Amino acid sequence: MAVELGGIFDSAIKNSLFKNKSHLQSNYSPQSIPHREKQIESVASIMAPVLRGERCSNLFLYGKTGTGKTLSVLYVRDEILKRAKEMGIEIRIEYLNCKLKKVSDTEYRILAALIEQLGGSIPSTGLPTQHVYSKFIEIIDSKKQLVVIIFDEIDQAVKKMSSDFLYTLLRMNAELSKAQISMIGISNDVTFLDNIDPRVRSSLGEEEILFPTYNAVQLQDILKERCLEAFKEGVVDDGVIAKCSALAAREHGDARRALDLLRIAGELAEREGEKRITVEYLDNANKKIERDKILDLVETQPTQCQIVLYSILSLTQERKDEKENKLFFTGDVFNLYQELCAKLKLEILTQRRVSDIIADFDMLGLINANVISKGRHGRTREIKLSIPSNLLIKVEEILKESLGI
DNA sequence: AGGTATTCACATGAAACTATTCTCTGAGTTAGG
DNA sequence: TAACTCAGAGAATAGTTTCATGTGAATACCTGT
Repeated sequence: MAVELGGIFDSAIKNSLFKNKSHLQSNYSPQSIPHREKQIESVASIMAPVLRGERCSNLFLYGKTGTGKTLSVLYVRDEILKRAKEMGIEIRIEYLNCKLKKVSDTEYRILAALIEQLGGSIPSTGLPTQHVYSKFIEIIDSKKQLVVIIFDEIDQAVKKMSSDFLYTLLRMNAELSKAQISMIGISNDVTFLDNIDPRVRSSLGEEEILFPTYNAVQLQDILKERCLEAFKEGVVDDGVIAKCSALAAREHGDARRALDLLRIAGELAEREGEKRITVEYLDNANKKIERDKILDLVETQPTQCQIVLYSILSLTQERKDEKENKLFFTGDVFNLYQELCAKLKLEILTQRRVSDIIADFDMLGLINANVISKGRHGRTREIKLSIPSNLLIKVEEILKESLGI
């Protein structure tokens, strides 16, 4: 990273392509959000009652990643807070992303994070959960106020815990005497509401708003607007924007990804001292994003998982040498894994665990594993490495390095 | 031939365990009055 | 006697292990023609 920054500084001083790069970063909130007028209006009208000092309905927003859910809600929040300040009303609207590392995935931590945002403090561990609950209620109920809590990526939280947590939170109004709370849930999983506790469903989903994915044309508008602010004039071709939005539209209309793509393409072009961004840089950026993601993933795996991955890697190469794409299975991986552990003098995890690790890799997209039945010869996973072949050598290096082979 | 039952080699789930991290509490210790 | 220290009790978490149960289809085994 240090190298990258150095390059940016150098060319930023001389002839940067960027006018203001922050406008392309995902945490930037633009003044206008194209093609989301309707949704923003809905959110605003649902939340408006808080300005009259009334509790607003619970709200649930859903749509795929990068469709502007978070952006829209935060925009409405800022507007409401601005207005409330003018009118001298006290409203608290807290935003919490359930997926952040810090928050992780337990009710304890979510509550702890909320308490912290509300100005209290709570140790990171060591307290009974009940205690944390009462502290939370105490803080909220300390004075007459309206509290709106926005849970971003709420599906992540529920996946790990249970919907009981949400139920308790939703019911909390009954325990509050002075204050009142409402909740806004944001989810990437469109089917989230369908498979949770119906009690939670009915109260969290008092109002629902769907954020549809952007199509290529809409993405193009968004990109154009941001480009005006982010890049200097004449740096970006129309063709580049078109291609960029087409690429992103193909991948589920994710605006965030489109912006990342453009930014990285810009950085790449800048580093090579180009005056304008061409289509090739987009392709390179696309590759670079993928590459960085995989390498980072591999690098940050715990040792045991790395050994499993290394086993898979070895098996892939072994089988490729022999015949064309002979597949292998969980059992093969586990055997090789055991040998490796013995060689490295590490303790051997159970097959049960290794099976889970393999399933995790599948989730992460490092491998492709299908459960198949080989009839009389049992049921197992058919495993295929899905790391692009140009990265294989690099990945192998990383693994060898960190395992000390 | 056609139908049914077995059986393999794991997958998948749930519960229980372990090591580690952290707070809180109260007993024992210390130092100052 | 008040302040301080420090070990032990409790609690939460991540990563595992243990135990239990599930599963899809190739194969073995019938059954009647």
